[in-house]
Amino acid sequence: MRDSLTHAIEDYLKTIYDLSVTDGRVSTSQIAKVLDVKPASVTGMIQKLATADPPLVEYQKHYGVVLTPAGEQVALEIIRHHRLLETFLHDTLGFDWDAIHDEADRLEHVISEEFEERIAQALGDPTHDPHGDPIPDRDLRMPLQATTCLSELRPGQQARIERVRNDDPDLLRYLSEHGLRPGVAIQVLEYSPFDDNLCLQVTDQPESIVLGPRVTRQIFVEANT
Amino acid sequence: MRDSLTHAIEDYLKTIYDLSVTDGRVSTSQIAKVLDVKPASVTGMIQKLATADPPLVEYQKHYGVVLTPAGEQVALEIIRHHRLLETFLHDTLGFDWDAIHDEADRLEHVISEEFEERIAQALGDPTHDPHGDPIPDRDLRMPLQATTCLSELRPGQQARIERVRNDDPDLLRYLSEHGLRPGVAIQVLEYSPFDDNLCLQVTDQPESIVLGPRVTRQIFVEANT
DNA sequence: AATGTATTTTAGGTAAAACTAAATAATAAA
DNA sequence: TTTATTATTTAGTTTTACCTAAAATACATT
Repeated sequence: MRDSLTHAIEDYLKTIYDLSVTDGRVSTSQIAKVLDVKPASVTGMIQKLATADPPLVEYQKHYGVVLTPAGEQVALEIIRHHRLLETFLHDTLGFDWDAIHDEADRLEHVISEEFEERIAQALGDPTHDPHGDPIPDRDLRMPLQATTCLSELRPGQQARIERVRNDDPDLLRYLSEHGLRPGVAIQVLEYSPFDDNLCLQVTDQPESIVLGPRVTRQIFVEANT
Repeated sequence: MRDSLTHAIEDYLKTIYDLSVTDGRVSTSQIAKVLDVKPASVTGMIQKLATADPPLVEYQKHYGVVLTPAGEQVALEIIRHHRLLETFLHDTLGFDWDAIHDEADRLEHVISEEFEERIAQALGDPTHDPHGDPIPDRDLRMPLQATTCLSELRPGQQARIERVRNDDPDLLRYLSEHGLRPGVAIQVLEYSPFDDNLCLQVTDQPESIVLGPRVTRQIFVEANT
């Protein structure tokens, strides 16, 4: 049964999982936007997922979908594949952190459970990938994740970057060129209330950098109170 | 263009390459047997490959196909992927040698050039995979390969196993349980002319093992004259 | 020339996943 | 409440990428 799932189905489930973390019930058009297909196509796929055996989503017309336990299992399995692969590509094979997403997106659908298990062990069962995204454990439980958003910080506050929730290679390259990566300590220098820009500095580094809210809302931190 | 090739096309090209190494021009039914499809399906695919731009095979009705240089490039690229992956799975991740073929068969179609390059370097540019199959180098040139077949040896002769040209997990497990793997020194004890069985022994090991011609014809060796 | 074998053609089928266009339902505004 | 806007669904079509059965044809050999 697990093998009868197509790549497209796995991608839909993964997307629904991601969206439902923040938004609860997920709408057709949200999914359509992320997967870059027409809403009508999403409705078609959703109906397929809802009538699968076992059902992978719970679907109410006009009110979007929620994953069933079975659907969530599949989504978490794929997410575990994806994030373990990203970690492996980065830590073991030396890929840059902006190059791992696309590669993992292709590999995640074809690796066996044995492959998954062996890289997990080789990496020492990591709990987070190079972007700071949490990796579900063997039993598909999600580790706790940073909940404070960089956009909430104000001048004077210090924090450690925990997670960059974005896969755009250009943004990732830009951030790491300025030393902004998970694990790095930062402090906020200025805040512009009109555009929500933050000016910040990597602790003990001379340069400062200004980031807009579209970026700072994607970065999660552990604040030093 | 390279990306527009489907997995099926890549599998056909790989198969044609393998068959043409021993048989020159390759017939429709040979391909059908290996890929487990009907001959009619092969004709269809061959015509597609022959009319591709650039053409990937040179096709003459009723006389089978030969790869064009472009087709051979693709085949060698996939074979390089496959054999590098097998080596990586075995040497780096610790897969048993009978478990690597199926995994590599799925991965070979989706890894990037960067992935290929990085595992090649991590492995030190290997020239042969765990079965002793030659790995095309970066410029897709095939290394020399052992040419003496184990089935040609006779009692008294000694040799080193170079290659096991077979992917059946059961056979591979059977062979390695008896110590028969590439690199191992053996000597032939007996030969039965009626059934072409060979009785042989791993040098300095007590046990002996009898192998039939269907097996010994798949094993290539370097004879100690 | 006849026969058996291999190959090709034809015509058609399937499966997955996408699309368009029109209809409908839900939501927000007047 | 009526209307307008937006979102969603339905229904039917299209595309892609294969595969197959059956009939027709070509080849090789006697």
